Amino acid sequence: MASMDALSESAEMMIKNINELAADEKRVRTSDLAMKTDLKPATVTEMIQRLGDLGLVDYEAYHGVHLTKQGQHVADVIEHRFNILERFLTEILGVEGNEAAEVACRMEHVLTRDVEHKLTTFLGIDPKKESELFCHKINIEENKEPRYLPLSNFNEGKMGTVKLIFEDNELSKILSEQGVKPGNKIMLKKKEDNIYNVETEEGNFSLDRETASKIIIQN
Amino acid sequence: MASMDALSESAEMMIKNINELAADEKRVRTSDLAMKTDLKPATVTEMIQRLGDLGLVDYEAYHGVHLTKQGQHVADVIEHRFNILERFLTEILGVEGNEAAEVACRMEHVLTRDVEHKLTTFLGIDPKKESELFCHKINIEENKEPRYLPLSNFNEGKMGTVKLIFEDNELSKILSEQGVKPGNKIMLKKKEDNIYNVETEEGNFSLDRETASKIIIQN
DNA sequence: GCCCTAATTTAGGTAAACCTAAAAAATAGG
DNA sequence: CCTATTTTTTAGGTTTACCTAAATTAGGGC
Repeated sequence: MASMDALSESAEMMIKNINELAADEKRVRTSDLAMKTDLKPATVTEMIQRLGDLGLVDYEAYHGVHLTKQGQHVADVIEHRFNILERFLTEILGVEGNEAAEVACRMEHVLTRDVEHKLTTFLGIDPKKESELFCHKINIEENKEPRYLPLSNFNEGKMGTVKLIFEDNELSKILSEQGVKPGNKIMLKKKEDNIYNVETEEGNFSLDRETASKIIIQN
Repeated sequence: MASMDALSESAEMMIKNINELAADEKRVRTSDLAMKTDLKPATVTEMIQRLGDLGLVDYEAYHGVHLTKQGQHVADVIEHRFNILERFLTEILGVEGNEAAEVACRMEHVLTRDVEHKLTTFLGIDPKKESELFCHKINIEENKEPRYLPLSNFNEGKMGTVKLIFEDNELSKILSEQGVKPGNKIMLKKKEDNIYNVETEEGNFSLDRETASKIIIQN
């Protein structure tokens, strides 16, 4: 029986990997898990035995494992948390793919349900829909609805459309003259030392981080 | 000598706690650390001995520890990461204080420098300034500049000012008639089942998550 | 200055997460 | 169907992070 207390990161990772290797009803083999996790087969055996005791996998010596209902639930939760974290890191913060995946893979184990839900909502996803089984991968591909980001969080080389500028003081008039106005395309050429080099229809110019954070771009 | 590889979560937590207990030049005592960390004194001794071997603390048997330059640097990084994570969780996602602190305390150990910087920028803080020593606590108190959030990420009971509404189709006209227009105050009364109950000058009404995510509020 | 107590450390134990090497079981080929 | 090879497990080791109980040290009171 699985107890109530939280699983360790390693245990959760093992479940995640079992899930990822599980194709059609077949049991996942120790050697494949060892390969995928970069652990020695002996270590894998030991860990899946423990998961078996917790009721999270159905383990039969010499014949591999598969997730139980309980284990599958854990795998689904983790997969979903990974997906939203990865999306947040890449789409909102602009972290590069590989690093985003690595960090998401560490963070997925420390999210609470509440944080998970709030982050999901923040990403503009309906938590209800998203938590349905097998929706994860589909969403990653399909959910390409436009995102609104402050220019200060844009990535170098990316282009987007100015959607709005907070506060219409003198500054926004100047920006407007430079082509930074709602509806216009803008491209962030370089971001260095808090100086943002952008290209608009009117030409190239630079602005500071503070100003960049007030300009909302749709990508 | 401290090696290059990452410290364990426990090691980082111990350094964090030493730092938090360190007042005026005094060494931090084992018993105080045991108290704060909820560990037994023997465990604390063992851990600070290891940290001593790594060159992160200056440990003298029976006379407590204090952070070395290296250890202080680790403490500063962790403190900063905690602060920005906590701010992100509370101010952007709307996670409640206690839970936010707990989750931030777990996440602080898995952030990379890049993610840390990007998150700092996202929060509208100048990474340069923020990373200066001792700025952390000051910023938490001082940096009360207004935040712009989609209504869908607002917390129940909170009030803010509508700053803008994406897409000016028929919907925004209807919203406008209901008092949801830039400049107006709005209060999120209840958030349940993807239905957002809000109160405006014009009265109370409800909207769905999708719509709520298009309304940007300044708190 | 010595003793007593409180704080601290040492000694020794456990569980998890890894390892290697050796043993056992499954499978594949002839 | 039997053996050789591959896969898997068992046995036993290490490190980290915890524990308890026993030994040691520091410091205050007299």
